[in-house]
Amino acid sequence: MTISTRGRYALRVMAELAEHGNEFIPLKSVAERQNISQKYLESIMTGLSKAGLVEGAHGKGGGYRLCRAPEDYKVREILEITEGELAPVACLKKEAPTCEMAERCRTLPMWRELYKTLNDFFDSYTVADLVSGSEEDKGSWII
Amino acid sequence: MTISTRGRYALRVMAELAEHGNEFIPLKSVAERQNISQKYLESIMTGLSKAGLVEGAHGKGGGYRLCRAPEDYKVREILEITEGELAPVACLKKEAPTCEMAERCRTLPMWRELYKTLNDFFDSYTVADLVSGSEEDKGSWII
DNA sequence: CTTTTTACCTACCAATCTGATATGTTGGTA
DNA sequence: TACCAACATATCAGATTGGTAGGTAAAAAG
Repeated sequence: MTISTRGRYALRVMAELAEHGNEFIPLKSVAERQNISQKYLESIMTGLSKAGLVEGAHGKGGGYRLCRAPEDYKVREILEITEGELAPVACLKKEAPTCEMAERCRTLPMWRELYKTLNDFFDSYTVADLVSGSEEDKGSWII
Repeated sequence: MTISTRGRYALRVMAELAEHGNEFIPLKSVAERQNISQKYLESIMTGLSKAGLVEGAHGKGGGYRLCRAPEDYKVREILEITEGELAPVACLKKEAPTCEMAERCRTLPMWRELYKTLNDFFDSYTVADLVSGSEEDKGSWII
């Protein structure tokens, strides 16, 4: 029942790109700041680039930047690209063979409800929320 | 982001035990009805037995039965025994080393919120709900 | 045109988890 | 004594996780 590092790192990079506006940010600097393997990050960002969430630029002054405004990226979209479907049980995945016990399964209704809860949760967060959320936290002890 | 078969099977067995009241039910019959490997079920039920959720009886007429009323088993309790902690990210687990980036982590607040959402969700379901839920479903198409 | 910088591509790998199977032993019932 | 069923322990194939290694392609700077 865990989100792997792929999805977690992807969100952290997206948040960092959001903070830098329109600039291209090289992964080298992100990897150093966040203490993540650069090569591993590359494999994650390639997926986001192919999906059209970020734009990559080669050469000096290159790197990655967002294609949309931070508030237009739902966390769910990013996680689905990096982690695959967020179905909490195997039998709810699209590629799963239809279970012949589905109609008399005592737990399936609960799993469906959980799936909905998860999707709603991740739809309610955007990349902009990630950035501003932690900014608020920074100052929250000052009253 | 999935619950494994261990937790799912455990819930289905608990629901079946609940339906049979005070009787001891042998795993052989459960395994046949639910089309699950009996030996695999044994390893799952041993954990629940050690944790005091079910009572096992040897010999003919033996099997497993619940120790409490079905409405006194929260789904969360059963899942935590079979699956371990339900923390959605590794860094929220108790045994995890405290992350030195925690204070400036842009995503941690969201994960904490998700953890709470999951715990609330699984606290809101009991074994009694699993049983009665599917009973309702059975009749729901008759109006 | 060469060097540097960066994304992008392909292959591999060790460790761990998943979902079992196999082979018993212990304890209780008929 | 025969049988049944929980309980115990070892093993295992396949997938997933979290990377590493070693390159190619494109763009900018000199």
